[in-house]
Amino acid sequence: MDLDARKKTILKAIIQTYLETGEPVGSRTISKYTDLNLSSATIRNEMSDLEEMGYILQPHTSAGRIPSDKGYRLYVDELMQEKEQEVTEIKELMIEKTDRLEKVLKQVVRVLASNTNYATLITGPAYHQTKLKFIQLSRVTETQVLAVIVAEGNLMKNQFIDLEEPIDDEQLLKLNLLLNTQLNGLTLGEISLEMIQRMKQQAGIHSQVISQVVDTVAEAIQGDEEDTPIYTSGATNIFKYPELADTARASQLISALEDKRELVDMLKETAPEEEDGSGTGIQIYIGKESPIQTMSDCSVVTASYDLGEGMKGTIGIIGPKRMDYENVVDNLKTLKVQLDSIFKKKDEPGT
Amino acid sequence: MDLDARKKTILKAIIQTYLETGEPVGSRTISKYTDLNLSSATIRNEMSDLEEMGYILQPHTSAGRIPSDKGYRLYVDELMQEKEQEVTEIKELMIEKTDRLEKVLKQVVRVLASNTNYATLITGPAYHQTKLKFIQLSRVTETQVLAVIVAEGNLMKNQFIDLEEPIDDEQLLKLNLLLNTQLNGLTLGEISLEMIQRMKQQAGIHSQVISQVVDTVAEAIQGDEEDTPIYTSGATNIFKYPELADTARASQLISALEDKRELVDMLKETAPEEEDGSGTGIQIYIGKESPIQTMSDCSVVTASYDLGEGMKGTIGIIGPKRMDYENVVDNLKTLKVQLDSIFKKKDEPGT
DNA sequence: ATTAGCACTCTATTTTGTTGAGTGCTAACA
DNA sequence: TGTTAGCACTCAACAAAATAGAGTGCTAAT
Repeated sequence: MDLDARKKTILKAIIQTYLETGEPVGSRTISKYTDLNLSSATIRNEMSDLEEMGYILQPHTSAGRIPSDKGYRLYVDELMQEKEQEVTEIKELMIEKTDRLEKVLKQVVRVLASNTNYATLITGPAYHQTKLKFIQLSRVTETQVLAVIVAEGNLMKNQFIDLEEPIDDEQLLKLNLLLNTQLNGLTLGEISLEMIQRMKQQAGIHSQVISQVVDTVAEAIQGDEEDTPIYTSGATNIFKYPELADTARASQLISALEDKRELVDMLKETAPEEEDGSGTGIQIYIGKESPIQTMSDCSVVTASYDLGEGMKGTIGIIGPKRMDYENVVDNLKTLKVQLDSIFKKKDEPGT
Repeated sequence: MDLDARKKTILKAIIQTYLETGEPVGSRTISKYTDLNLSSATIRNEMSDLEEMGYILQPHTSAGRIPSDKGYRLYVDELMQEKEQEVTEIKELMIEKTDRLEKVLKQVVRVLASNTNYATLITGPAYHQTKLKFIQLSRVTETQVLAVIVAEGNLMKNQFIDLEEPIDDEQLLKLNLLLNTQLNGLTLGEISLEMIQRMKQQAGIHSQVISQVVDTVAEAIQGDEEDTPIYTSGATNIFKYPELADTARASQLISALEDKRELVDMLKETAPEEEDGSGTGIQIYIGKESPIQTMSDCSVVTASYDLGEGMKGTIGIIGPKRMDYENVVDNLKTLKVQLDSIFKKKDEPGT
């Protein structure tokens, strides 16, 4: 038995109907829905075949059919035709003239959540892939120094350093110079202990204080791999889909979104160079395919965006398996384009 | 009819039992529970009286009684005796050697949520009450300057400034000096437009660039009243209490916690100088007393903590009306003490 | 190959019955 | 006069039974 054109049409109709209603769909419905002009009986036969092939299944003997994971898979891979990009004026508006990456990301995640009605999350670029742009030490009090570390894309980190003995302005100046000349342009990942060691020696003539400062700065730079920032929004959209809304499941999902830790892994896994047919790093995980166990009743769509210079972040959208894939993919695509353009512009104003 | 000692004892017993079980409590239960040695019949009579007085109510004709809001009120005001402070070693451990306020707050809110099993939130101090400690402008590129603004309590704000024309080092130095001498020690609220105006004039001789910088810094300082940072944790604890866990209610509550905006108002309302009998700014809102409508099925306990110098933040705990008030109040109290001591230490290392 | 018709299945909903915790009231008791 | 035992009554919660209707699979006719 093979999957001929008619079977595909019917499968597509089943899935689309199910996406809308969330209810098992029966033969009669399809017979009206399609332009094939077939009676419900014929449809029944075909559905019976489709079920045998594993694309759909019956929740119980005398209910309609719902798509299986395999069915969804086929749908997103072959059946789903992409809508042409809608005009998305709103997004343009929301994103402009925000200065700091953080704010842009928060904005984006919010827009996505409200556009799609699914739970949404976004990560900033991983710090250790980011190039260091500039370090500034300033004295706050006699024994306290503030280190501001700025990296590509206007990422920024602050760190107070409590000194054991005071440091004078001259030393501070020298240190600033040293740090900047030595580290500028390197990615945070490239800054090794060895390098720090060398710097300490170069500066070491002066005093222990300097060594302490260098240490702290090094720590600030390196100790950051852990906390890739993640922003989430629309967690409560989950309640809009009855199949996810029972307390047990919802509780799990929401707490996963709340504490964010696990999510990092999921988003990291998004194959960064995945350039499939459609030419965009958009990845769809259906049901059990999802890397996180708690989400095996959901589908997860991820996309990576590019800030240039190897800085990449990831966007994830979490919804029921009967997610409106077309809409989501569409949204992600246009967003990607916009993000890319925003940051291209930002990074090279004149170039 | 008056509320004699025995009625109080019974009421207290009813409430305490209800706090534990969450089920309506019947006369028989109480007759065993108390040391009064009364039969269930007598208790019934008393309960009948209590109901008439409005302290308890029956969900339906032949169920046990549950406390009314009025009953809870009496309980927290009079009946509840406070446990002596438990040792809270964990907290000590968790809070030490975190440097930045932000991190401390995140930690605190997490600890509280896991200690109490309720949803928890905390605000940092309102910016405009905070004293400015130090401003530092540094050049990043030819036309981009980074302003770092540090306030009391190591609160910190960064702001990039894109200039229309380059600025030279000398100007930058002057500007730094000017900003610091003029603004140092003022609260962010005190920095008025007028003051900015004056500064612009003083500097205005030099160039428009300076004016632009001053403007941006001013904006950064002032435009911040809105985003008092709020951290939340344990939102999903809500699911632990059946009376809140039905999808509709839970969805409302969680989305309130998620977008945080409304919460600010609630916490602001916490009477800041409220020094009631117990001598601590702890406030309990039961049911409809809560300032936020969506929380009329909950109780909310708020406390304000003090960082000295007029900087205050607020902590809120949200749970079911049958919240374990004693435990919550206890937790908040010890936490207050600890927070206070941390920041006292931080602010005046030698004094 | 398609379709109409029909018997069958199974969930969801409604209806009815049953149980048990809890009450209010009365009458007896100390 | 306050307390208690006893009893009839109420009502939510649960379980069992009845009903409805959506959908299927199969067969026979087209």
